[in-house]
Amino acid sequence: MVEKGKIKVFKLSYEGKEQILHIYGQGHSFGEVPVYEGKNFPASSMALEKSVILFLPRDKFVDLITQTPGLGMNLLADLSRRLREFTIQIENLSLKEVPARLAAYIITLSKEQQNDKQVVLPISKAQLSNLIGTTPETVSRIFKKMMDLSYIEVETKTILIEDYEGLLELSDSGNLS
Amino acid sequence: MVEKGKIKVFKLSYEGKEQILHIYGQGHSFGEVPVYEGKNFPASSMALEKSVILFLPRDKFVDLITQTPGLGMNLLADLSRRLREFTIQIENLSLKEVPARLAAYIITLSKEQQNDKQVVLPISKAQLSNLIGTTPETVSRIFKKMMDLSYIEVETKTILIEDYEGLLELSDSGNLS
DNA sequence: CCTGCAATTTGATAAAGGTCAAATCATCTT
DNA sequence: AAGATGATTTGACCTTTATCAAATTGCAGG
Repeated sequence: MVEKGKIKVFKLSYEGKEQILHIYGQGHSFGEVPVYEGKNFPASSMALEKSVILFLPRDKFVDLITQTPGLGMNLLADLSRRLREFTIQIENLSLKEVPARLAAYIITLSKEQQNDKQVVLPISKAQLSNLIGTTPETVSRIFKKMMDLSYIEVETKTILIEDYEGLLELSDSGNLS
Repeated sequence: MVEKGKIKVFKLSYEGKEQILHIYGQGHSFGEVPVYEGKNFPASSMALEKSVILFLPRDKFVDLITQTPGLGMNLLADLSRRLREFTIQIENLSLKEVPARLAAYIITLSKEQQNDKQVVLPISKAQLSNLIGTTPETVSRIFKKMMDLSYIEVETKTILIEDYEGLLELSDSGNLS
């Protein structure tokens, strides 16, 4: 469980390319899969900044689950949420092009930060490219194109949203002419 | 729960392209996410052949979970398995090229069918292309290349495996020269 | 066994995005 | 504030895979 900081969970390819599965922040727990399944971790993880993590030992945790009637249902709901998120990530990677994925990410940030006028990138652009399954060069080029077409304005870590509706449409139909 | 037949769970893109998330056969259950989470289905599903499906009503199911101590843990393990599978699918889509994904699929079939000499495709090549995130044309071309390089021999639905080790390597490093 | 329809394959072409190298920019240290 | 270091951007080029059209093959029903 993340007490403080930011953790990425990711996979590496044979050539060393990285795909981030999820980034966990304060209050989030992660790494339960091997606890429930009794097998190894399906992915790697690394702190993106100085962080404090709490560790719960497996046996105590399993005892707690089997003895607390309502708990299981809550944990099932939690895992289901992640399953749903992975479903969306598969959809994004397979059915959307990079501009649509980038637009979708900006919209997600906008919802998280509850601000449809501007968002602040919580991670570097290099990490962002690993998250949406592309390269820093491509992210850079598509940000530029989005600026040319007046969807957004990018100033280092801050993105001004100039056309929220446009981004929304882009995240779906994905056509950056 | 699939009593008989074969069900695909999939997502459709804006343009109508399909990505299959999973194919469920006899004895598998699916569609639990909305039961646990209390929300809508994250994907669509369709029978690939004439099938018989059992439906368990949500409230009875939830009662059963909260009243049966050991059950929750088993269901958590089951969901964890799917989370792990999605993890692999994300890895495949993002970090591997089509030849590697196709090789990985053949190896999966080989393990499922417990036969490292030959496998039988359980679905059409068109569905296969939707499963590994590509097109029928590309599947056809890569099968051909794999035959040229003596990895396999393809006869309609049957694939003879001529170089299992080679396929294994290909599924990892992905280099079909 | 033949016919017709759907699935698959093949060929030609194009588009998206990756790679590599170099230039520029941001930020942290002193 | 100046340097140094790492992150980002830009340019040129290349690879992979998609797309579209046409040919071929496989197969179910008559």
